[in-house]
Amino acid sequence: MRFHKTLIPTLREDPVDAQVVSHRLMLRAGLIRPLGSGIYTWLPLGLRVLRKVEAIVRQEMDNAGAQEVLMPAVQPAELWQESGRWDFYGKELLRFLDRHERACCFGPTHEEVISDLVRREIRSYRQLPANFYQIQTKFRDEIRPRFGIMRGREFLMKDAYSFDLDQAGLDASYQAMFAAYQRIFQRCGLAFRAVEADTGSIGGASSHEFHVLADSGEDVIISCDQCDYAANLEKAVAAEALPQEGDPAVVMEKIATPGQKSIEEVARFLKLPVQQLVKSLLVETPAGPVLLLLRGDRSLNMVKAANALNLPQVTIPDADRAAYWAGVGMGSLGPVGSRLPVVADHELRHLRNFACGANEEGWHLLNVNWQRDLPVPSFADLRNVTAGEPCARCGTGRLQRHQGIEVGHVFKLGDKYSKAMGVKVLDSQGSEQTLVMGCYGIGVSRIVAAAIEQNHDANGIRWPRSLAPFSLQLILLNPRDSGEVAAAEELYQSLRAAGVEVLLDDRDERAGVKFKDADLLGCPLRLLVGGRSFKEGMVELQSRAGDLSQKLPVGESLLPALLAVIHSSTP
RNA sequence: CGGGGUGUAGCGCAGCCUGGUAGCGCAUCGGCUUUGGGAGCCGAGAGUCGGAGGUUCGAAUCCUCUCGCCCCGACCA
Repeated sequence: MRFHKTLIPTLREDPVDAQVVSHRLMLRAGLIRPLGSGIYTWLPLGLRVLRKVEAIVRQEMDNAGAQEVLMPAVQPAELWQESGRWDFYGKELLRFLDRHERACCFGPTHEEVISDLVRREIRSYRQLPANFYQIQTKFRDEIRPRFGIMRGREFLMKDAYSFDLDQAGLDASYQAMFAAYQRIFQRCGLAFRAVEADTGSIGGASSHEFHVLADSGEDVIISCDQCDYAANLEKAVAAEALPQEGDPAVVMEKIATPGQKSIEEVARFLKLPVQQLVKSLLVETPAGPVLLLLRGDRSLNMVKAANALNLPQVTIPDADRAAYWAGVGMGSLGPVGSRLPVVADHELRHLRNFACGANEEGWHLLNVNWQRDLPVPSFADLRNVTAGEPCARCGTGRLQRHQGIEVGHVFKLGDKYSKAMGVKVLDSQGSEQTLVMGCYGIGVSRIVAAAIEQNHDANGIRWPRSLAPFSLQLILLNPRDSGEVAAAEELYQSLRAAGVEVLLDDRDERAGVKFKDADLLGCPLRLLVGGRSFKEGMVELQSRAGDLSQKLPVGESLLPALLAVIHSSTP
């Protein structure tokens, strides 16, 4: 491709709105341009990268035995009403009416459509197992789109759906996808980690997320430094707290804590370690308010709270609402004498002589103990684990905390959709069986951003070979020098004929501009034709990574020498 | 959805407080000189000042409403 004939609008300055590296570089390198909040046009260079990711995904899916289809982006409401998701799915679902005033949505996912297809077309167990996938534009009306392509509203996704007769079949389909995903992310040159994930309100047996490790990642993942345990924050379990020894229970005492609101203030005031305080959090649920208890230094995980209460979601009310429910300001909220249902974190089971709010403005209780001073509540996993805690799985390792970008998710759906929508076949006995489903997503466009987050330096992008828009950027230093032009043209043609993807920078720009842009665009190799070295009969080959810089003589041996480097395995 | 910020030429910004009809840098176009890490000089084009309404002789500037974009927020007792 010729630079001067291609729209590659590089920016010298950083776009002010872009917060993360990938967003900045995608704009600066001319890969994308914004159209509205969370929606982008892919320009020629960006599209090439997107297609690279697509191709890798497609190959590995095909190799894993999945069949590619393409489903409609626009879906009728009836299907969603049938699965029950029309009312359940929130505002993320973009809904609209067609000219006949029939309700539609722009598909954020395709369980309903594929289930409808399979129930119509697959009748016999002999047609199973089956796995259908598509690579398609999805739209989710995110609360807050941000970070450019990373969390856009419109994005390119690969979604796959497996259908099996029984659980064992699903397990096998799931494993096949899991393995395919590992190959896909490896081929994309990404450092990633598969983690156990919360299955949330959808239920189901197991689920793994694939995260690209990056500081800018929006998700927190927890892993053990000894064993292979890894989970996202919503799922990560803490090791059980040991029973507290000693301190024979002393009498509960009520103490004035005027003006002390936060846990830290109260702890300081009472001269107690924060760990000896119990914080009481009021959450709102469809079934009414619930009081959640955590150790003073812990933080609540909302997903865990929702799971513990067996609800799709819980919300934290604002101060006024909370005070209304509790009958007391938030700083003095506590479980003793509370009429609200109480759920405490596992960790509090063995806590003795703790302090908590007295349910009376400006008062706290000291030396509180379960059973003696208040009923033993139900216990559940409510809190976020923290780095450095012992691993619950192996017991010897310590938990580590990383930031991750979720690029893939595999999920055993079970019969949630197949049951609701009647996806059944006849088994070998001739009786009807409801199929069990799995679903498997990959954020194709997000991978492009994630790859940049992991592969860049101060000067720009450093594409992994497999994703680079071009393997080589050929810089023609002076397009007015006929000798240089002839040499560059010949190289351009012969490299292309040899199957190398080349971007020929034939712009009439100064050398500095071309060098800067080459760094920014980040193709793995740069070949310079012109200037001093050309006068000596040489061209210069450099790697973007900086580990290669050599002069090669122009002539018969040049092309083979170039091809050798291009095809070598060094990244 | 709440809170904050911001909207002036393609991009980055100044001007607004204190009303008098728009400017700077980069980019673009033309010319000359330059030519190995984002060149210099000269000249040119380009802006409904996000939109609507109001105040005023006069509004980018003051007031009201509205829209877009960006950031923070369900973290906490």
